Amino acid sequence: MKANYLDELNEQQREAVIHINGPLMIVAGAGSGKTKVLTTRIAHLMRNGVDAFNILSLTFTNKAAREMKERVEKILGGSEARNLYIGTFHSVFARLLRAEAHRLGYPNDFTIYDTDDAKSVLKTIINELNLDDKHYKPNFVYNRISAAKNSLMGPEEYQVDNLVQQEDMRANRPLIGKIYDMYAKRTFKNGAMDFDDLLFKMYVLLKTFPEVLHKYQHKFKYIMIDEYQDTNPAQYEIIKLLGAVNENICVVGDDAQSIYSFRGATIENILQFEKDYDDVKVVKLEQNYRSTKSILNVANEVIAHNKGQIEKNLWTDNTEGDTIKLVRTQTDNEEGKFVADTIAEQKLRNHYDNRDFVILYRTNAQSRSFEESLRRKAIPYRIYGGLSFYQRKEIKDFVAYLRITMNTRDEESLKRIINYPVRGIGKTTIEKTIVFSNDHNITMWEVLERAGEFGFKGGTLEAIDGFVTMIRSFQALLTKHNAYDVAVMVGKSTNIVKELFNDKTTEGLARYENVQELLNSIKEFTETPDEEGELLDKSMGSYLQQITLLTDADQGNNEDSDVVKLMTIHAAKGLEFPVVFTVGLEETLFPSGMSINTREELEEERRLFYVAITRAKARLWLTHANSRYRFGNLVQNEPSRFLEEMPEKFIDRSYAGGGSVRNAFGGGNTSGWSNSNNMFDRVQKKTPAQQTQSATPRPAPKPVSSAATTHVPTVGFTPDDPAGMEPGMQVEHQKFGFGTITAMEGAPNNRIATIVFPKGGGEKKIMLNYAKLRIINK
DNA sequence: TTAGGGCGGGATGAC
DNA sequence: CCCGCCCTAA
Repeated sequence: MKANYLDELNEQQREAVIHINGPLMIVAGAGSGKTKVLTTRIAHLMRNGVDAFNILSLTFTNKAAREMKERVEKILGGSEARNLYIGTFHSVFARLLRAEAHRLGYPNDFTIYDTDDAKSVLKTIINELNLDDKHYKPNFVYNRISAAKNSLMGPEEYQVDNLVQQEDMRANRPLIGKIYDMYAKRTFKNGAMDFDDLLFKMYVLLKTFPEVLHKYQHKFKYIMIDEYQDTNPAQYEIIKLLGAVNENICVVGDDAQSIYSFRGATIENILQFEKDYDDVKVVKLEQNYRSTKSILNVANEVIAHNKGQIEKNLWTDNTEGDTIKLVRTQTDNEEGKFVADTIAEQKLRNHYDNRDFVILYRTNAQSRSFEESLRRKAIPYRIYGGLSFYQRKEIKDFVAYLRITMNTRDEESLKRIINYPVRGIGKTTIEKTIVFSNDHNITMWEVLERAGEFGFKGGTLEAIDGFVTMIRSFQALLTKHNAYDVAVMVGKSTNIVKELFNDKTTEGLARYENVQELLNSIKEFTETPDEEGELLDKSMGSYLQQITLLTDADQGNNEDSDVVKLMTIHAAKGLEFPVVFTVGLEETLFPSGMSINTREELEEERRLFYVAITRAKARLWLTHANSRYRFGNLVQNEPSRFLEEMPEKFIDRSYAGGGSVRNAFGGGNTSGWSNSNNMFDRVQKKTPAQQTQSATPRPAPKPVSSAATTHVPTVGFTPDDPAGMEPGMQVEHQKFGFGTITAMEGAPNNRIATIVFPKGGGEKKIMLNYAKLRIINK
């Protein structure tokens, strides 16, 4: 261990680090060395005799957890750090629940439903209740339920709570409580927890089982929580329970950076911390080591427009630095082009690498214009967020097999793959299965296992039995093989990998590669030693649990690759970059049109802006466009109100024309980004009116329908039994006329013939069970 | 049973 | 523009 680790801290930082026992609140301004304090404090605790096994550290992202562990290891110079319990709230609780879930009636290998899974369950329930899902939008219902769970309100309470019921009445959606109740029962039946359950059920567990609470209270003698301003009531109560005996709770946060109220976070947690415990030690970290004076001054001035903050005075010793550049462009495309051009120019002029730049936006949908412009200039980039890897269809399909293998109660996964790849278990069969499972109060899987008893017959029964046998064969592998071997078997037996491999379209290729990447990630999981201290758990269950909780930002396997990064401001929390572009600073976009109706919402948008500004170390560009495409058509936007809240002194509004579009570099219009041709093209091409008024004549009727009128079936046309049809035969089709069978595919009970009709539109794929064909000769 | 086209309705953020 | 749903043809 480095002996001098305390010397590297300023006075306030040191004060925080050496406070070992009793509640501690660290108010850490942006860039004030918060992570350094947290990691040093952990090291200090350990140096003063605290066992690593007794320290719990909760972070906001898995990536932050990983970094923290590495930094502690560096200070300590040993391997003791691997025994620390560090992770996000969700991942830590998921692990604890994996050991305890049986007490609540869940399988320990419960499935974790992501947001999409949860909404899919909701949609099913809404349809079952014969409600209109346009009115009871799954998204809306999900948010209501999520909010309830985050304030520890179960379905029973929800349905009798006056305030909540009034809200639902006023929103004209009185049945949300009923849906919540069914949702809770359904997910329980499925052996599944959603993200909010990981907190809610953790709380229930600790409340219901004193011996469990006792166990963890004594295990986690020291608790540290990062980003405390973004915790919700459920997290708050859990921490209160866990910390009740020792009260060695250290929270770190910055009320000015609270940006997750939509997830139930309440700023009250940090504002009230001092009142929750006696003798709370409060330390304020006010020296910023990250940004230039210009940047920090602008940030301070902006956030001063909010009311009711913890008083603090963030300052810096850094140089004044460059002014903040404010840039206005005509369109979103030009905004993209401007940013790409500026990145290219800055790389030359100030010797930056790609990795020094980040583009921050309010919504994921804004990434497009930047992607295009960066690609055009051959600047490598990576987008964080948006559809995460594990949300892609092909990945979810594959993972569904793994999930159902681990937990046959998981109905969402079962429905996903029961007929993928096609095996002749169609909609009718699935619906029957659901009805039986509801009637007999058993799982769908149990119905399938006893399909014969429920009257399934013939080909359907065979298909079901085959499916059940296959899943059982995967389950049999679980005891003797690791997650990777099982996954490879799944890929082979189901034919998924082969099927994707044979799809030679661009998307098919990408899907194949994604599945390969999934397999690689499973392999990596099984081969790298577990850092989390506990038992080495390389099981499939452990793997599945962690991937659902992975953020896109956590997939930083090529962390040091030299690329420009694109992400939302939310995703940028905790990060810093030499050069920051904050884009789309327009009314209705930033601040979001959804968040301008109350002071609270607007203040959160402003804090978000504050977070964006304070990511920058040296240079900051703020851009906005006069108009941009939304829903496919051009809309005008006013500049963001936040732009008026900045001190003129540090702002350069003349940069790139100060409101008009002009090239800033080298005078000429050489790069062409201010040229509006691009937009004009787009309008011309994409306006529907242009297409309908096109001078070209109406397209000729489709060949299919013209063929239908030309062929007159032979007198007395009677279709033959398709069972006897084979490649090489001549056949007659009612509409397409005479043709030759050239190939045959599909399952025996659902064969698809490829037939060439010389006069009937060429090659066609015909499903023999439905099309009427007459055999001419063999 | 299922694939593909036409059509209407929809965008905040994310463990 | 993009996704999901419904309808129709095979």
